[in-house]
Amino acid sequence: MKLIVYLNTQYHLVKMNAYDHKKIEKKWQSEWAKKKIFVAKEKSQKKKCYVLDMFPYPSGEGLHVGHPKGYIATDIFSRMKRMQGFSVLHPMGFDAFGLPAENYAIKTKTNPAVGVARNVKRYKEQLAIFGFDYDWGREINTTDPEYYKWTQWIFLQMWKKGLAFESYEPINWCPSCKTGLANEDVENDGTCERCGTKVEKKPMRQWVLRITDYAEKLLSGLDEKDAEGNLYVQWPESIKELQRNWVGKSEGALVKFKIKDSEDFIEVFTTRIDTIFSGTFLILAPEHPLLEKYAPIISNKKEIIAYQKKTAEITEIDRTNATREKSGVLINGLIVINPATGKEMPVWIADFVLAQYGTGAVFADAHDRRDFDMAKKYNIPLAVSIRPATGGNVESVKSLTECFEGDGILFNSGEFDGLSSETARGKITAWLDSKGLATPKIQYKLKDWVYSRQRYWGEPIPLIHCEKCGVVAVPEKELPVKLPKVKKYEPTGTGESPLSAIDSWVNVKCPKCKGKAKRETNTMPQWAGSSWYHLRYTDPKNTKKFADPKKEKYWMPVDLYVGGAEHATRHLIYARFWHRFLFDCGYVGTPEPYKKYQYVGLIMAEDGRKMSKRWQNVVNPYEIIALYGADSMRLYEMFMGPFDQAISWNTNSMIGSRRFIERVWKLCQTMHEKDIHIKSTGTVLPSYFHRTIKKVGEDIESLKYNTAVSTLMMCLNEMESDSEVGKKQCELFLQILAPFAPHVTEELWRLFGNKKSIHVSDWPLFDPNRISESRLNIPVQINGKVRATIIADATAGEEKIKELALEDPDVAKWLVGKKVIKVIYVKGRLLSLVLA
RNA sequence: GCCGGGAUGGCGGAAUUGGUAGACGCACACGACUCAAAAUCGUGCGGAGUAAUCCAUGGGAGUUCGAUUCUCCCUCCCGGCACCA
Repeated sequence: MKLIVYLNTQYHLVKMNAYDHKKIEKKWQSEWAKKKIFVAKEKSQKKKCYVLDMFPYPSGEGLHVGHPKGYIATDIFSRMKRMQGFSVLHPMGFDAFGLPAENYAIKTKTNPAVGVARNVKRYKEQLAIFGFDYDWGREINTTDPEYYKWTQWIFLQMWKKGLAFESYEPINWCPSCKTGLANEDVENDGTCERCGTKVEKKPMRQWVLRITDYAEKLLSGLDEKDAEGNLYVQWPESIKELQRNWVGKSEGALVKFKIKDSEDFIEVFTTRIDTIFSGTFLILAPEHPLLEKYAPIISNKKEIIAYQKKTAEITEIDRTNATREKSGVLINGLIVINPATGKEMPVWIADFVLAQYGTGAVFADAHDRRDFDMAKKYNIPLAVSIRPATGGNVESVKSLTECFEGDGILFNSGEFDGLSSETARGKITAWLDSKGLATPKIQYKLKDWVYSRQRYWGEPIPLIHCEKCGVVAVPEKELPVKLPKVKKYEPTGTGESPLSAIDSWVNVKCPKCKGKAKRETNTMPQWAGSSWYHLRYTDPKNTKKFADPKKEKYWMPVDLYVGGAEHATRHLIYARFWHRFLFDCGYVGTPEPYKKYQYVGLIMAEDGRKMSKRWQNVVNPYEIIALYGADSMRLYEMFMGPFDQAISWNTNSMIGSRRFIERVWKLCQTMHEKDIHIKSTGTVLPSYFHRTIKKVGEDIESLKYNTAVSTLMMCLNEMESDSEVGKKQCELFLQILAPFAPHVTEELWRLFGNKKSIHVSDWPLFDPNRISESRLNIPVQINGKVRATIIADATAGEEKIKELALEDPDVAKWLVGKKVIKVIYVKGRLLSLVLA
């Protein structure tokens, strides 16, 4: 309310030169487009800078004030780089395959492409209002056949290298979406990420990408350096840590437990082979394949099948819930031999053992909480072989009243008694290895990527199933395999894609033998298109090649990548995987795609919750821009707080950045009208100006936009009371403000008579020798408390400062009757006196 | 439970990485201008005290001449992972 009154009064006072953001912003946006100043060019002699935003999904709902935050940040960064003489690539596009568009199509019975086109158009109109410096000539859309031709092509390269395989294992199945989901698409509570329905397990033929083959490279790539010793991946350490945890490397051993009266072994992966002497039983995942193989000798099959059924009904998340009580079933008839002790061990199944991790089998002992609890519940014999190295209650460990899980000292372990857990692991592995019963093994948490979706709105998987030849690739010259028009977009519910209902599309000739064959009807997940889009921007119009190597080499890697923290694992892992693969094949010149990555802190609503229709707390950016202008909006979002931190929106605070812009406007108008140039000082700039240029440049470089803006505000405060300020200083100020507030600075820049855009002008330089003041303010501490401040010449040394301090009356009064026993001088910063 | 990030005035935040705590902005108060209001400009603005001064960066200890910053313990908040063998 207050704000509307404020702005209305402004318009009552409209003068010839009043600041009219609406007029100015529109004018310069069309002028920049006309002059093509943001078009990216490959210029061999220039330094390059590739700035990338995570491209949006063009949803039907409008933008809220939080969405543009990241875009503003990259816009500021790329504008500064352009002014600093870099050849800048700052593109934008749309990630438009996926469920929302498909669900909308089902509801409206229209082709999803129609809705996508409309949303893209609207999205672009909305982005335009902010004045972003995108090179729209490179716009991409993942649903464009010219784009997904290459998504399919990359998939084929992977398939040819054996990285894509069919799997019939049970997959996550959403009964509502009627489609399979990757583990990563299932929420923590076992529900579908999209619709919230409880996810079930259902066996289904799927295409899976062998991302686990790249586990080691995804891990080591985080610390890999180029020839000059620079890290390929210069991300925040916390994000790297997230990726390391996602890959989840653990080193251990594969141990063989011989099955009694059989030649077979059960293989177990363990990281705690030091506990093997206390292994008294074995636990298999209920889905373990050996159960079927040994069915004839198992006497309690019914019980086992019942347990298997029960297990299938609960999600993996529930199975791995620490608070659930342990349960299991003894397999009657199956006995294995402990390779270390030679003793017989019964075999159980339990749902907390997962088939997908390790070998789907564990050996159990008293040194694991889960095993311990299960043994106590079913009265399974336990043994101990590790005691705490120091402290701890050894007796309660030995008497099995306490479960000791840590590393310690071995006992009851034959020749390994007395060794520490760590040493013992290597020695025991070697000992069993020599008997052919164990091998060192590295295991990863990372799971292979379930890649197919039984959906319409995705890239068709370019494979053909031939009765004679098996799976055959669609020849490259026939790509793209275009999505055919269908009548119904609904999932079939049988697990097959709607594409399977189109006989004319499905039935083809085998490319190899020309016999009868059928197309693969699964489509790719939404992650596919976003796993390589950074490459497409380097050469978006090339229909003949995946990318022009010259252009690709020129722009890659991405110098700055900005997007949501929620993508820190999935998207960034997938994109790194694809890029690594393409690098290994020689299609790209860089091992890692994104050099710098910074995540955006969410903008929350004023009530502290996430902005959502549901809470009715969404702030519409276009209402804000209509009132305050895009420049004020941009400035405010950057000034709010640290860029990577979540922060609540506060419309009241918007007024500050609007006032700031108006004061810049007023100052420049005054200089212009009165034609004030630099006075006596000529071209010499005051030191605060040098400091501002330095600080703003450094802050933009490291995305510390909040302090960059406050530095600009301080500079303006100084300028307003500085009689030496003229047009020249105003121009320099406009230049360093230009990335933040591109429209108003352009208007004033031209007002001063400049013919070319401020955004292609040269970024101002500062003089390092003029950064510091000629006079120093030195605080004087006495016993750690500041008691006085002395003013000294900048050239004054320690002796001079000390002398001045002792003369100072505020200091002197504390010295009465005391002795100075220690003097600490921090150069140019502080003097500390310690009194006895 | 584990890992990571936090906690600073009425509010958002700053602090050169161990050196004047509260920059910059919002809000608020007073003053100028105005018939009046808004806008604008100026002044003030952590708490206590007339003042000297004292207290104060979630709480408690420690290291140091000096701690928002480092160490240890505790409380709370936010993210991520979670029976991973």
